[in-house]
Amino acid sequence: MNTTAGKPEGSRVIMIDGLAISVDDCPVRDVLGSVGGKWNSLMILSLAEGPRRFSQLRRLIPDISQRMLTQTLRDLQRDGYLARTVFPTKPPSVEYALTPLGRSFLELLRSLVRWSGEHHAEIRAARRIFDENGV
Amino acid sequence: MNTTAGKPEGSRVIMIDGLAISVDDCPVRDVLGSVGGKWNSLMILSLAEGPRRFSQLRRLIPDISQRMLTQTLRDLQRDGYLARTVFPTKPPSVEYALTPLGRSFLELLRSLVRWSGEHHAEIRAARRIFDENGV
DNA sequence: CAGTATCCGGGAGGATACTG
DNA sequence: CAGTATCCTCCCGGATACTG
Repeated sequence: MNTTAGKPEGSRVIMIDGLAISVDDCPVRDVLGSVGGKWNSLMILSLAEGPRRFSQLRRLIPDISQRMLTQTLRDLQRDGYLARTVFPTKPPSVEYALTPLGRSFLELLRSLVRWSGEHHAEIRAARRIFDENGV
Repeated sequence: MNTTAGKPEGSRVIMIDGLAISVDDCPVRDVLGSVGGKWNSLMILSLAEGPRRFSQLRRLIPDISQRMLTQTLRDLQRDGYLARTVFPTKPPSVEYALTPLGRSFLELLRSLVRWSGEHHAEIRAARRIFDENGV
């Protein structure tokens, strides 16, 4: 994030909107990593209705590559949003499910989805006007 | 995200969590662009308490480069989150302020900030456990 | 003061092939 | 079925220098 090559690193903090925000170790940045990635949010939404297996998720999200499907699942599992369960059948099947943390985050995500739907037209309009007047 | 510069693109839609999500023209993706960018969210939070001028913002967010400060402001202005007002003094001064849309989005952002604070420890813990057991 | 203009490295993410 | 392993491309964002 920042090289700060040579600094003692005394946990620099800036005040924004009445909030102490750490530049070096920011909770919001951590969460934004999960909301900002291309597939993370969609993945959590895809598990909203219940556990799904790898190939089910692949069909649910046709545009994702195996590589990104695997990586997204691993990242979300790592941060505790979802749990991975292996059933030792043959061939093996693996199930992914939201954890309590993931379900809690899902609420936030639904607010975001709702807000997006309500204001998308407004955003598109602003963009159009800006682009017309701009160049 | 998508140029839309030539394809008929019959608006492919997938159903997730009871929601119709367009792959080609997704409201959530548009908003996630603003929440996901490295500086966008922080910029909106920085304008929460009132209008700020360019150099004020630079001091508020010491780690940002001029380039990214300019670009972040332009992107957010383009999408209608903030308004830019030029005062023809000399040297000129420029003021940035949240629009109603920006203030509406700010509420969402504050939920995100609150949630992040409340669950950061949990996330860090999950991460630690995963990394230990992993390799 | 409030920006452009360039150059550049690193990482996110896509495509493809292979495996237990 | 549920993944690894590679390779490659694009573009985000940092550094630096210049300007009205």
